Amino acid sequence: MTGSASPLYMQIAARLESDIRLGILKAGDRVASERDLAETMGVSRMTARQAVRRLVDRGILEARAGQGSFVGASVIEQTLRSLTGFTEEMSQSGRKARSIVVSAETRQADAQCIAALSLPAQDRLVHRLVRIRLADGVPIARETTDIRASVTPGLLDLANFETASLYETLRGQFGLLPASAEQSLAASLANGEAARSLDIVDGAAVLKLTRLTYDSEGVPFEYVRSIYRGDAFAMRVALTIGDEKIQ
Amino acid sequence: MTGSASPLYMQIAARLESDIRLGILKAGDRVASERDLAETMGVSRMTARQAVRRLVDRGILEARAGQGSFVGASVIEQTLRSLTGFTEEMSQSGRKARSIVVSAETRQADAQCIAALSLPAQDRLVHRLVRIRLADGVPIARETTDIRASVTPGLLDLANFETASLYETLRGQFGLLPASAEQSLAASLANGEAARSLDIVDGAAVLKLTRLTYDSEGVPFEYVRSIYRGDAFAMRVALTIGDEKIQ
DNA sequence: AAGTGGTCTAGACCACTGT
DNA sequence: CAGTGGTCTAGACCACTTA
Repeated sequence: MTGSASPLYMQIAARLESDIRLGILKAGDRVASERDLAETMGVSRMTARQAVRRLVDRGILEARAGQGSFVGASVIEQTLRSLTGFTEEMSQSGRKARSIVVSAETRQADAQCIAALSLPAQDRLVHRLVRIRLADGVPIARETTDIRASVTPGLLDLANFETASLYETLRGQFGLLPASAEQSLAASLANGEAARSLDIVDGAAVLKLTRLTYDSEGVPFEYVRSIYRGDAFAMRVALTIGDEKIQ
Repeated sequence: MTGSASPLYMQIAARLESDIRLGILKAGDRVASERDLAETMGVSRMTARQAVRRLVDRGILEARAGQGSFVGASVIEQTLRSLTGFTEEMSQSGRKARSIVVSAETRQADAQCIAALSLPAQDRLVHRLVRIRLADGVPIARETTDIRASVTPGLLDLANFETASLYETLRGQFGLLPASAEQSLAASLANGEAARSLDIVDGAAVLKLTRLTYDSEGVPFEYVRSIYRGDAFAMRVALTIGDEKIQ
């Protein structure tokens, strides 16, 4: 195949996902059956099935026994907004974004990051950027961003991330675009370090956000862990159902 | 095997899950390897693996290559990809949803609700349902739901919302479908009443969720305010770019 | 009847982790 | 080194849907 290191089923999933994103496959369309997929890609059915399952798990496809697998109709719309970074988000809502870089280093990924990004043993260097995020001068969040170093060589020297947008830099310098993401939110209490960084008392309410960002081929390249001040931040999500034949 | 109708891998997953719930396996413990599991249960490794994978997908187990699979810290993850209610969400992740109805009454909407639903002066009656939400018997959230009474006459007498799904009832009895929603999440601290309802200490972390639900014609019909236990609940959001040309 | 996804088998090789 | 999860094969039977 492409000589790439990624497993066959991921390559197949990426290909399907790309077809969907390019509009070759549209919402509601049936994709090739697992058996067809296996034959045309030259793999066993189980491998083709694993590719399909990956997309079903992510809500991109919908499998119906006896019928086939279809491009999901009821996917969240919106979110170009949420798929932008903090800088873009703030400027859209008329606030001035600024960051204080706490640290910027290239290092070995920690266990959580390895698991999230599915990093193979020979590719575990990440650029870690720890920033305090400010909106109009008020600290809002403490954000730890890990980005695969192998796909973004020299990233940390390319811009001053006190003011520059990370996503802007990734796009401009590496052609790297966030295509999809999975985000997880949970409430928690500020511990010592986070509390100091955000200028809040110990035990104050904070929002913990974890985000895994995928490129256009479905490969995760960024893992973000953030702590937002509970009193200064609310996350808004807009949900839309594309097709309403849900029974 | 037992002659049961459910697939083998589900039976095995249920057994593992039961061991965790009974405390035989605790957070951080290693579970039997896939090969051991296959042998002791008399199935192939792929089947045992599928059982483990099911639990990994649900966040109950955590797999570490080269080491084994471990019991994870149990946090309920709600997926925001579909516009479903609590009952559907829980049953999809294999948990038993139940509710305790704290109150069910038809009343004048409060100011916040009037603003959210854009209620005109002559149409301000709402059905208010206050429920404690339980997953597998554990209280997870306290939810206050206001629904426009004018479009759902007699709603509160149509079903027992201790067990019935509200959305199911709206769909079946009134043909009312949630077509889109706006949801807002913020971190906060439990106050007296919420803390008692959820069986947590005062000052514990909670997730405040506000949701405005629209019907297929874009008219808001439901306003929900919820308080989720921060230690037992995480919200997951899948983000995708809608229609973007990625070069 | 033909095709589909769902399940299942009995093997295999790999890269990785511990000792 | 032996053990682990991750991947992959080449088959198989089932229940289901559509025609």
